[in-house]
Amino acid sequence: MNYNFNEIEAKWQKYWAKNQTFKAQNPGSPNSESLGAPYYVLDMFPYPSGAGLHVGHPLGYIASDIYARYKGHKGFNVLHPQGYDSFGLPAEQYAIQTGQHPALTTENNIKRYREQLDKIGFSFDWSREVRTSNPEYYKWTQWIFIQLFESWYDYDQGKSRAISELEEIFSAEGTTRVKAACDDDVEGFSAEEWNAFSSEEKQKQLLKYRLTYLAETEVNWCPQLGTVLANDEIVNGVSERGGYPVVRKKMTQWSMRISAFAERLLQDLDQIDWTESLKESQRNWIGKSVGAQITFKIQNSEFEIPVFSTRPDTIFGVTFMTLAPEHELVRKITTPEQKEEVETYIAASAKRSERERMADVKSISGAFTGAYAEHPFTKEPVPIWIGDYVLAGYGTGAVMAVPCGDQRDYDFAKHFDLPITNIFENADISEEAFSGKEGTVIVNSDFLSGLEYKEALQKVILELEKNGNGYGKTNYRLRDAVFSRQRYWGEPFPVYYVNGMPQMIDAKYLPLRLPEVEKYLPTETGEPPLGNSTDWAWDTENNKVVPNTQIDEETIFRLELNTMPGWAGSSWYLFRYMDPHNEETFVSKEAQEYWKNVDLYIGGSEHATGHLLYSRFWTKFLKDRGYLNVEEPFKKLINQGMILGTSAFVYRLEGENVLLSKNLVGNNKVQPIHADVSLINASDELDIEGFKKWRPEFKDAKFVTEEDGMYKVGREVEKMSKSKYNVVNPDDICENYGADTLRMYEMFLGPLEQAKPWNTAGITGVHNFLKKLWKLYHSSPSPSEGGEKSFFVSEEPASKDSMKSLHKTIKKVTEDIENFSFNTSVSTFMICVNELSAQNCNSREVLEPLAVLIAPYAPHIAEELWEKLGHSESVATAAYPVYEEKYLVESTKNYPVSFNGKMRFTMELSLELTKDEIEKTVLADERTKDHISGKAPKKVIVVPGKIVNIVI
RNA sequence: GCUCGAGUGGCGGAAUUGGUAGACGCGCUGGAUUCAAAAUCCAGUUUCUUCGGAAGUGUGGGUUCGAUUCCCACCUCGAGUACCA
Repeated sequence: MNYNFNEIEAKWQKYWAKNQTFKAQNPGSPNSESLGAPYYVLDMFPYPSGAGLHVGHPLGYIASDIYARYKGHKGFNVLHPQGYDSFGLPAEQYAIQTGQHPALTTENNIKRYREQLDKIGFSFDWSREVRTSNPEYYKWTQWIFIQLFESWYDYDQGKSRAISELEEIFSAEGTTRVKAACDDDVEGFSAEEWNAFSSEEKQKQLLKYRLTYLAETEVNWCPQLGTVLANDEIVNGVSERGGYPVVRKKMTQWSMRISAFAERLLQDLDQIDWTESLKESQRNWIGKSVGAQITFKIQNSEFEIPVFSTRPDTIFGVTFMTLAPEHELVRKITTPEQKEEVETYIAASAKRSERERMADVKSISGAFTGAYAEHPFTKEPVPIWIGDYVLAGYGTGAVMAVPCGDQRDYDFAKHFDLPITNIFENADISEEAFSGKEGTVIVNSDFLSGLEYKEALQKVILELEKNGNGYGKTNYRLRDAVFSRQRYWGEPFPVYYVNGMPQMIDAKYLPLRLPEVEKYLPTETGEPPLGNSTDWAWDTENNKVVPNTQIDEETIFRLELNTMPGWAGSSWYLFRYMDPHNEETFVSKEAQEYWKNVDLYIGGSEHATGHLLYSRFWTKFLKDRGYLNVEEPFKKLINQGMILGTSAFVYRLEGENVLLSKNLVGNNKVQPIHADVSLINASDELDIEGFKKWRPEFKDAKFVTEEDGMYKVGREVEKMSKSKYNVVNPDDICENYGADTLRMYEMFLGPLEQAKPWNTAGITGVHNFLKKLWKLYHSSPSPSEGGEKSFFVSEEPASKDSMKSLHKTIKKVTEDIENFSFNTSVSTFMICVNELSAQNCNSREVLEPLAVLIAPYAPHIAEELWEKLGHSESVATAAYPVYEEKYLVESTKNYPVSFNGKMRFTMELSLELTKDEIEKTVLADERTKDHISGKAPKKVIVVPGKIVNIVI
């Protein structure tokens, strides 16, 4: 019997599906009496794209699957679900091009994904599958949105609270005492004023406090995509998807008040087991800086300019101020003489795109406004400049310039010949600014002179607060997240408008289903695609969607036309898996309190400042409002590295239809052209006929081959992608080598977290290993039987060596799994199987535990062997083998014996000897005497079990 | 610029409370088996070598009997981030 992996794998995949082997039990469900401790392993769910899976996609799923199966063997009640992040741009763009409904495309893509995933033999509990685009799912996304709308953030209590409580506070004491997260432009009011407000005015005020709010904000508008983007969706000034330019534009948008959670999001990073680099990304993104807000009065004017500085201690070094060109006060304070220059500068910098501004950080530009501010302490005039090195979006959009202490201010001062005052003791500022902090003594600074940095910092804030010119302040870079998208294929907002004020649809009428539209493009008037729907009005009497023609602004109102962004559904999906079919609530209290949160989360690091931050935010919010009892969604997080493709290139001689083999390129001017990797053999030789067929434009091309007649391609490691023709499909690997080989090989490629290129050639090593494993359980054919091997496991006890091989392997593999070093455990299995075959081991005592041990990695072959071993239950129910120390202890060990640290010979010594006995034995040895030639050694170092070193 | 990570054979990569560097796999070389091939099995494979050995984990120093591992300086590569006041 040979190792027929195709047959075996199909058989067991069917078995798992039929028997629901990996269905996780919630407490209270039938058969849940004897559940082990809960353990939740989650993968970042995929967006089902049209291209299907390539071998890079399952890498993380395989790792999590190994861990989940391992935990199952260890007796845990494992939750290991999978689903789809099925709202998204590509399906919509496909719809725009073809008119095909995104729901249909998505459905087809999911089907294809599922087929591919099933072939790899994952232990997913598919009964809990979620899809973010299902109304039964997005009903709860809409529900959470409503909860956010009905909440505000109380800085005093450090948590979100119901908006009704804020109304009570307002009506009792106005805004006098409450410390709430709110818009920048709020004005305080007294209880009397509040109570006198019309209900519309009250709504308007409350909107400034809600955790999701409607506001006209400057947003990142992407004209090509026809939508706004969140900051994390922009990479290098262009859209992450498509790479289109992004411009700033003012629009009325829904926003999420994530900034209220900045401090908690930052602090709680210390509680979770994520990689340091990922936490660091989030810290940078949150961008906390501690300093002071200082107000500068403008001379001869009623205006004031607040600035934020992390170095208020350098206030006596201020020699000018700089405002962002977009700053709202610029036009108001500019003197008539400077007007023209300033206007020219504003126009010029507005024309420069964000991208140019970033690319061109070296050149210094600016203009003088002609106005002067008053120094808060010296009352000296401070000239006010504008310059685009100051960003409108950060802090107050204005800085107090301290050229002696800040390089940018320094460069600006030098360029425009502005004065530079030195306020640091013993600092040389003739070439560049001095940025030292700790231990720096401030001089030339009135009441701060002679103080060290820290003392000066405290003192100046105290003084500022005393004379009312400023106060200590912490600034965060984290902006509120824009939550509206001008797209079709997303969750509709459960919102309608009465007199321009947003109203929530009562949660009991959810879901608000996505309407049908004729076209998926924006309307002619520039409204989002939902504006094309004729059925998009809300009847508040009958609580249902009705045609637009019925809008009367009395009982029937227009619905919100925007949809939610991609991260809405993915911010809470981990909780839905706990209780996926609940129609009463997004997750029942019992289910959530049982599973708590994700124990192990595996996915790519590209979500560092998007999904991973937003889901932390929503989790904290839902906890505050009493819907969850955990503060963080993901306890431990591992980022799997990308599997890269190895692209192949042919080289076309420029301007000619001639293709040069790689080693003949030399100094010729050539144009590299991607060749499909399926046309290349293991020694980089191109199948020329195949290539001609694939790219007919080269059917008459001349292929210049090398001396041996081969046309060799060039190789380069790139991201695996269809457009680079370097995609390897896991289906093909499963077909040719089996899923177990694919699983083990993906792990064997290298450390999980590292990016690594795929190389199909190396897969035979792992495949051979599985064949050898198979052979261990099968007797060699005796000549009389005519060759067919048959299953054979002896009931005799195993040899001592075999027991040692097994237990060594159990120990190492278990440690490897716990450390997520899956690559080395594959090596360990290989060594084990090599040793056992050398020992002719065929004893059940060894082969039975070995089958369980390997089951997480190669589940199909393990199931087959387990069945042959006589078990009727799945191997997944078997207990994980435990190693016994007694098989691992050695009685003797080879000690390296070194002289002055240089190894001379090895000596076999009993491990039971004491240090002194070892020393005596070694010194008595003839070889030792040769080396020390009669002299007494100065020192003898014995490390038990390891080394003997003699210093002569 | 800043932050984080990494530099080990022809290649992917093992080994870190400091203790025989190069496990395991690929590739390559030789052999067995075969009419032949595939498959399988065995042996070898860091470099140099006068066959005794010697050198060797990016470079240069340091600590140590002993350093891939710890410390200092530098170089290179990768990832992230960026006029953040």
